[in-house]
Amino acid sequence: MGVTLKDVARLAGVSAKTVSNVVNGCPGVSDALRRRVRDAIGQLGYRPHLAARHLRTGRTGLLALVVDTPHLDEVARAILRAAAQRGHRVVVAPRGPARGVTAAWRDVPADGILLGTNAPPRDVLDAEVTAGTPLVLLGEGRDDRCDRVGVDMVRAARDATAHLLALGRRRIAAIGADPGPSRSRTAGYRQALRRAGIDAPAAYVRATARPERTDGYHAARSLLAHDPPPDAIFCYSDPLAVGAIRAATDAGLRVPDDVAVIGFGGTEEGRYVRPSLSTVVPDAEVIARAAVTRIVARIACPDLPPAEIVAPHTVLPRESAPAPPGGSRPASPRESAPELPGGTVRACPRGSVPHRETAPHTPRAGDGAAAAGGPRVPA
Amino acid sequence: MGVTLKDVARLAGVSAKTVSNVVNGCPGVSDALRRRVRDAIGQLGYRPHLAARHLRTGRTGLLALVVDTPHLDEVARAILRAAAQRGHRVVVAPRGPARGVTAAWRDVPADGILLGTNAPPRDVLDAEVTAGTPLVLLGEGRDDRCDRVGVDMVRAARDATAHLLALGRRRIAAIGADPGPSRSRTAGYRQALRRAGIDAPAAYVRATARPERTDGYHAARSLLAHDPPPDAIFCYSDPLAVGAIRAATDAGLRVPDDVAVIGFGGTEEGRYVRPSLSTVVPDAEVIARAAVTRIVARIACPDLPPAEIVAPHTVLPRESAPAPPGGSRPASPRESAPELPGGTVRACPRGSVPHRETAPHTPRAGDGAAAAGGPRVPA
DNA sequence: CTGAAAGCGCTTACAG
DNA sequence: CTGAAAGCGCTTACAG
Repeated sequence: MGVTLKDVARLAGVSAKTVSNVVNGCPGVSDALRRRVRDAIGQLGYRPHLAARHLRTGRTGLLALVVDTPHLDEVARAILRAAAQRGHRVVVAPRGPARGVTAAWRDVPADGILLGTNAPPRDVLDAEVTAGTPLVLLGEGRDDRCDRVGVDMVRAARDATAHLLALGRRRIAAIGADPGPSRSRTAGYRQALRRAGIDAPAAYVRATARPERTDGYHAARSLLAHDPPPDAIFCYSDPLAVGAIRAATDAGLRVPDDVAVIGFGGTEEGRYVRPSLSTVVPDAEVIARAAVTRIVARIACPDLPPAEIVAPHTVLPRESAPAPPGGSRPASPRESAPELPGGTVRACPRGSVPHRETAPHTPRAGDGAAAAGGPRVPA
Repeated sequence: MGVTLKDVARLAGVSAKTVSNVVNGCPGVSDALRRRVRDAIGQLGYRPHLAARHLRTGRTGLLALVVDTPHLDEVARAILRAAAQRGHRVVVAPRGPARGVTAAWRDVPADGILLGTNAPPRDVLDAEVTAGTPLVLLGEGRDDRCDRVGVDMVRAARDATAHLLALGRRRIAAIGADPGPSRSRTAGYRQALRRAGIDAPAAYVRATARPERTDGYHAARSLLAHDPPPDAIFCYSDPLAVGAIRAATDAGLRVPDDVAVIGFGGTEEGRYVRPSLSTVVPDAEVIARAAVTRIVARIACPDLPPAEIVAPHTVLPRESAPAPPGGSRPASPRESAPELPGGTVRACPRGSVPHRETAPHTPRAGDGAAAAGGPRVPA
């Protein structure tokens, strides 16, 4: 407590500037001096005072991550890994109370925010945008003025629903959080049904207050008491689906025979429930890499035109909604990614029209294994 | 970006000091002035620059929470709630790489750290202690120089094992993370067996690299191939137990008939797996309240002698290790709390001998329901 | 390649 | 009850 740059400078017999240069790895310091300064730093146990640096430069060197919705849990984990790997420090900002979402993260000192909340309220977003906060959206929310990295939610929901249709289900229900935030998933769900010539009763779409297990449990219980009961349920998050499975089996129904269930998020938990959970898997690694790259670029270059980066997703059939009999044919990353011209994030391009890009899907060893894992071998 | 206290002062026609007083709610400002200042703040959209305040006062106003081990997941959630409720801002610091744990949180600006990691490495702890970082330990780790808030781990493990014994099990195995970090749980497990006159083979105690589902899966699989196979498994975290259940059922065994399983942590997830998971439930609310109170006190008053605050725990029987036939008799909070003189945390007492206290267990409405919930009604 | 000085936006003794 | 001044620990033009 209390060793300052000045102390180091005095001990090393140099000026503060030189110490600063050494600490920040700036060129223009002779090797001899550099060593002397390093020694002094080690000897005194000097650590730079982050707040002072922040006050001076306006930069904290921290990224804030806000994840509000369980379908992004795996994405959040991947972001933490990706950032650590590239030497970016991240703090996780707790989400605030429903409305005052802002409060929670406004006060964490960070250079930019990765916002994994569905439906950031309009006014909150406005405040951040006008304040000039570098912001990358991860959830459903979309805004012309902001970057977004994530899967094509409409298409992902359509694929999930199509998977249930391919199993021969016709009475397909949907359980999700508030209608507002989940708009695009509901749109995808409806698209798939429409294409199949099916008209779902209004009662088949259930909003829940939160996207948690208990909400899924209760929504499913009520849904299964409907006449006629659904023979399949698409849940907008894995926890919702876990609750739905429990509700169905508690009601004496067989999953998937009586009612198939599919979730959204690709969480580990789904592998272990019984029956194991079929789910839509966003490519968390791709999202994480793109999101970190993007927020860093945005911080460095605030005038970058807002971009939307679309990551691939996969439908992962497990026990609760297995691959259709005619041969397993889950949407591959290739198929599920929108057919748009690819591209990479360029630094500070001219122009300011929001553009849309497809994230490059760099396959890694283990990718397939991770996605394909059936219930039998939780690797 | 850029509205400073000075701007507010100028607009309101007062000095910086007065604005500062108003912002910080200090007395000694007339109501008229206070209003004028408030108006100016609103008009300009002024928000104090946290780094400047930090630099000046040495306080960030933030608490850091580090949770490294899933048996504290519910505790972490409760801490976030408790802190928010009392107006303390918390940031969650990501855990660093195994050894350099420090790195991850040293750089998040916080006034104190709630450290929910088992076995904080000695040198890391030494560094924090000598740096004078206010620190409250939540996990197994214990240190004469630090506060700790948590359940009596030895006793909790003993209770879990005793529960399996009460079911008539004799070949009881244990699955946990590294032996070091989990020392006291292993001690409790052994105590219970010894008291029952049982000698478990060394192979019945399995260390795992991490406390996650997949680790539990593999450890259990190998354990169940042992001759003779265990008829019960105590897992040091709920995810380990979820993995163990899946391994057992995948191997064609019935849980609990062939092998009973009990976890540790009382996570929600355990309610939804099938069979639902019996588990040791730390009283997360008590721990959360005590931990927040303690870290705040410690920050305000660094010379407080270190205290250990012991919170109650309960054994929650569910399907994977049901209540013993002779009538459900899980350890009650009263029974499971150590028989030590109660006490409350006093502010800055004299003396410096580490003392031990029992946290007051203030029963709240819904407490019973939350703890007793069987699998049928995930509230 | 290195040094001395100014200033980031607050708070806090110190005067009035 | 309010104001003017100093300083927290850095970095960054600006000189040498």
